[in-house]
Amino acid sequence: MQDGYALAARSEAGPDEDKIASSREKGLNRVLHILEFLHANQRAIGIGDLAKGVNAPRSTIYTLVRSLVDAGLLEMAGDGNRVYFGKKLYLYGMDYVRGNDLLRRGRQEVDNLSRETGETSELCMLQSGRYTIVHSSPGTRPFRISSATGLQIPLPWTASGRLLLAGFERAVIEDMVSEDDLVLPDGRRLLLDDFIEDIVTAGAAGYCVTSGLVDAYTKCLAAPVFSAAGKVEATICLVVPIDTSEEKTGHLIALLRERAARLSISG
Amino acid sequence: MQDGYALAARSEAGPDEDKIASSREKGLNRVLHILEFLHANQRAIGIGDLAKGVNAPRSTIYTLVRSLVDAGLLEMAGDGNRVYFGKKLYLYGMDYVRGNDLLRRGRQEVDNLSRETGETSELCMLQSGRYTIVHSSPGTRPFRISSATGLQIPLPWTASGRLLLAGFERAVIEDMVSEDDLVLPDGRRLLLDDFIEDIVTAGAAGYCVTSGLVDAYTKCLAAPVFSAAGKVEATICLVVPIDTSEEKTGHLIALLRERAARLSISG
DNA sequence: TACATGTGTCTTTTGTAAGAGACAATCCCG
DNA sequence: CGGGATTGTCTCTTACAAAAGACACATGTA
Repeated sequence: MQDGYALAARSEAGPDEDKIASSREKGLNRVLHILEFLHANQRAIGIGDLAKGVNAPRSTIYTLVRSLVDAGLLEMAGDGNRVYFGKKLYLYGMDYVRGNDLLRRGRQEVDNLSRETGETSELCMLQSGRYTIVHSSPGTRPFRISSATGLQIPLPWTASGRLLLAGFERAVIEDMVSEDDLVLPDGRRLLLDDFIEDIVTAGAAGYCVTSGLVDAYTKCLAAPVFSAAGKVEATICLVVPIDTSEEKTGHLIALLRERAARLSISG
Repeated sequence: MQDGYALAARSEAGPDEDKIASSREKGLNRVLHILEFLHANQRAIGIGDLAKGVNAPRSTIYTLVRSLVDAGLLEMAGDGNRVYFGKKLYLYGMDYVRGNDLLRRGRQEVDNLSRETGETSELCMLQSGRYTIVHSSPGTRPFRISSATGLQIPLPWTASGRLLLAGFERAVIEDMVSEDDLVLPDGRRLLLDDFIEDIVTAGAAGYCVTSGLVDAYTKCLAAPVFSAAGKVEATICLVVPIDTSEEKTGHLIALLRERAARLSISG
């Protein structure tokens, strides 16, 4: 709660579609909600609060949490009656990284980029229909943009979002993007048609730049990483001050595109 | 299956205690088994094989896998009908790292150690009563010992195992260590009493060295990391050639202990 | 002292999820 | 080709997990 994770609140809606976790929910779904809730809050939560947070009976959450703690997916946090993610989840996550060439190489490339350019660099992917920062490397500027790996942001707010949706049917895009997503943080409202046009041009150009969308001080440069099948599987992007010169921006875009292309060459 | 992950087979027994996943199992338990099974096999598995692997009805596994894939905990692997860990698990894993000072700093320290010494270095913890390599950094030797993060090895096979069990009741230790665990890879058999004596001396000394236990060519040096409460929460260890000189070994142990002590100072 | 709020563990009840099995559609190998 | 194995989807039944709710025990606070 300390430092403004306001965006995280966006990812509140649980799995599936149904917002209200009604009565007599399947145990597994409860668990999925619990995990999502912990992820959204980014800190250990008391079991009572957890029950409230996922809107489930206390007794149920007690039994489920016990199972999860026994299994190591959750751990009791320091003071005793709070839970948070456990070692097992970390291990499974590492398994995922190991089995996923793109992620492994992408993380490295992003780290390199931020070291070389000094700017914040991110690896982004679609995660069940939402834009997700999969890995980010802070850069060297004094006020670093919060490096919230796993943060989910509405697709229309970002340059990467435009690239990730390239090649999708209009209907699919409409489905992924809610009305709320089209409202920018500063209150401005995008038109769906404009957004879809952006997507088409971004896809054709092979890169995308957005200025002052998420906040007024930054520009976002992004380049697509393609899968073997030719689909956009991820993007790498740089977050730079909005007043970065045309020339430098052009240079960075070229760099970004080169690195993205290298990532696209599947191992 | 390609490169000898023979040890991984050790971690076969699922959660709880019961080896045989009998009929009418709780859905959540099935899921826990699925995750464990994937972790043990370290590769994408077909749904049919998965059902066989966790000894569950096909129809059940189909529905569970669908839920898990929808939730992003699992992903369909390349060719279409195999599943493996998904991005969500990676994100949760990163949340764990972020929320866990010891792990975050420990990983760094281990990376430093292996860079400085050129030897394989590992961060180890108890994970639901089993010894687990939480992070490892390969070192620069020609034949690198497999850097299998998440690998679980019987406690008696390792130096770290002796340190991690320091301070536990005899009964607890007996409970954690199965008969099989006392049989070394080369067929030799440890006596439980000898092992417990090792634990006591290791705990008193503040470090532990084992020679030729897991394999005939390596020595394992380990030092304990303490929690604020004074319990051994983790170990860092170095894997060096068994013929490393007394002098160098002593030097490395001193280094290891210093770093471990530094990690013990809670942030 | 009474009164509210939170926690952890029970027992009982009942709605439903896990399981058995049947099905068509592929796949694969002799 | 042809038959045995595998895959993905369906339906129906009942065993059992999720929920309700009562309990005992802490807290804090008027």
